[in-house]
Amino acid sequence: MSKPLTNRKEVAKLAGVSEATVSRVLNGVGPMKESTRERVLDAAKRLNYELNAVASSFARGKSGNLGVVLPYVPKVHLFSTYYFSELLSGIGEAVRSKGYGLLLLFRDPSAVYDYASLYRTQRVDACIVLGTNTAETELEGINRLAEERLPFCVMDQKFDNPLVSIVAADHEQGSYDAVKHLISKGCQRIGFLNGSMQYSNSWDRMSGYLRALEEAEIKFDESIVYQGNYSRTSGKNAAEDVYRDLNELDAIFVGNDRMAIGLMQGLREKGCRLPEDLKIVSYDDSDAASLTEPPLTTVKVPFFEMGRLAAERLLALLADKENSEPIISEKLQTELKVRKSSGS
Amino acid sequence: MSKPLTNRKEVAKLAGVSEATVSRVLNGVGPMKESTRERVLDAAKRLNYELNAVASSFARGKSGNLGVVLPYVPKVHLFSTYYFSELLSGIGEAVRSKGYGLLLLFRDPSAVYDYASLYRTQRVDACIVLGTNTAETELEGINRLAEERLPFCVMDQKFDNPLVSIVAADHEQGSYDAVKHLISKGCQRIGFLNGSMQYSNSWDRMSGYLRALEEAEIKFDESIVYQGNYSRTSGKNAAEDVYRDLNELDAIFVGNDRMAIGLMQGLREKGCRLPEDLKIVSYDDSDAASLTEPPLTTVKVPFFEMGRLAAERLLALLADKENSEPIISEKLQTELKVRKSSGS
DNA sequence: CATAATAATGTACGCGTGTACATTATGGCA
DNA sequence: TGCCATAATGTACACGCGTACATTATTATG
Repeated sequence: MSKPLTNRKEVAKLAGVSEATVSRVLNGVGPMKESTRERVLDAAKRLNYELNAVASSFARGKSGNLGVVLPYVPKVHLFSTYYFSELLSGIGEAVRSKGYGLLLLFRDPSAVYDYASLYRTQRVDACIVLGTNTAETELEGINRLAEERLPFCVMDQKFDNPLVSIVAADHEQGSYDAVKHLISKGCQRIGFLNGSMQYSNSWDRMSGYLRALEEAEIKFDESIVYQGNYSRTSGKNAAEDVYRDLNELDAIFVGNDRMAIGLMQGLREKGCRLPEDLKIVSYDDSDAASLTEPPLTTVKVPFFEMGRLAAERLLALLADKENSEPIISEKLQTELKVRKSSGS
Repeated sequence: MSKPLTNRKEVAKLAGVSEATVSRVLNGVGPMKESTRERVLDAAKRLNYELNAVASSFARGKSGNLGVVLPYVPKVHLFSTYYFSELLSGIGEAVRSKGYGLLLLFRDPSAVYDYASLYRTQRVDACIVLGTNTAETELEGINRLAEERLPFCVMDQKFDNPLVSIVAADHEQGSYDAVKHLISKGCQRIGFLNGSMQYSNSWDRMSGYLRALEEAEIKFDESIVYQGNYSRTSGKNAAEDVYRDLNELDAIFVGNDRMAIGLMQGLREKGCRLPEDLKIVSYDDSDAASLTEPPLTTVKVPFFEMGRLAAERLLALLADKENSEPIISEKLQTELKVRKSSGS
């Protein structure tokens, strides 16, 4: 009873037309008499008929799905981040408005993922790849995909390959803004707690940090650059080193909110007063950023917009292969949200 | 070039067998000679052949997808991302291991959603419905679905209809545990900041709260029950009333972490010391719960497990329609995580 | 009114797979 | 050897739809 209750043939019979006409009416293809149109739609409604999406996909040779590929690590619930939620919502928005399906795909980050197979098996018509890094296995998967000229887009991660489509945020500029803000507050000794260098945007953050320092003629000091991995725990661990260097530091720029939150916890446990003892600016403007005490000054990243843009561009490309630029390359601007953690 | 490069016919030709044999080898159906099997697999590999998922779905009359239906409100992020993230990860786990696809579907909460259409159009074989409430439009959609005996499961929400499959957490017990914990800490005057009563689990929380009071022979006092809507803002707003009643209160039980965080912010702004002035226990054990100052004592809900369980049960039902109980009804236990906000 | 152009509809087939049924190969046993 | 059960494979078709092409109705044009 969950089977399609009826099919095109029945509708055609009831409406007194051929199956082709039914198909044309339902897809709005070709010229047709208004009266026929109405008769067909009426018959369809009476029979409670709807197009079988699978059969339609099959006939068209397209799945009608946009794939979203996520790294999946059993224990680490990667979804549990602001980042993925926002991106997915943005993608969902675009997909919904274009009548596509949104297929969620989980990838094992430790193996070379056979993206091309998704297309070969016709599970997706295009896909968006989230959470890539620069590990060898990831690079290889993406490069293969690019070489086959399949429609896809990488999110917020640089690739050297000019065939790789990318939608990203300008983290160099975002980081520059963040550090410049601290400088404008009179800070001279500005530390940097960065995330894993396996992500290209960690390098971008470093570039922005360096540019701001240089512009203010502040000498770069490697000894106040700390290494985390974007997790809260790594932030908390860094508190040890940061606390040790505390009288060397006016402020610290942190690569994301989660590390900043961990860092703040760690520092407070050691008796630090924030922002009096150390001004902090972090990155992402996640939900948690305004919940901390003090609230975090942080760089807002338009994740939702990025998701939406990537999806829209891909779907446009599918709809009009001829007139669309096959390589997507967009860089969105970030915005500094000033709160109390930077001493404002 | 992104089209399936080859098809079954080519493989059959290369292997020197019929198409049916190729199909049988690929699906592992029926008895076959090992040598033939190898020849076919070898030919498939040489031709870089993979089964066309759409064609296969079509022939089987199944989409091979599990749908996950989410409420979608563009600007407002109604539910904590934690909730959805965990659930989705759990569902993803199950889906992945069974070779199904995970189709994300967005529903307009203000309209009656035509769930049945998802099946009629064969977009999904089963679905999981997240974030329902007891509004008329929601009830109607779900009840229709149930009447048609379609395979689906509602997440963490009660329905009167015995045909509705549900996987939920035991919020009555969870709330009871939370309040009892406060009582064991010597609290007698325990307030309750609850979320919207349009969600059945808000009623469950109330029941648990009442049971714990009753058991301790504490008289229920309506004047210290406050109404929020699960948002942080509503928690902050409630701070006004709670502060006013502060010397009436030893503690307060809060319906979720987000409201608790808002409440704490509000109270602190008024100069409250926590947990000295007011002990707090909240609900969800989201990421943010351990980030607050003081960290929240809160009820952990096994969202990941709930998602996985719902998906597994549904897929089992699809795989073996005969021997599976068609109505899923599971209630998972919660766990109290004791932290400093309750004065521990 | 004749003819051509165009609108409107019908006919027929392909898309790639799963599978019921038919057919042939194989092996065991008397 | 002959016979039969079963293994192994082949043949043939359905699945529901999109669409190229063929056909018929309608309108425009001279």
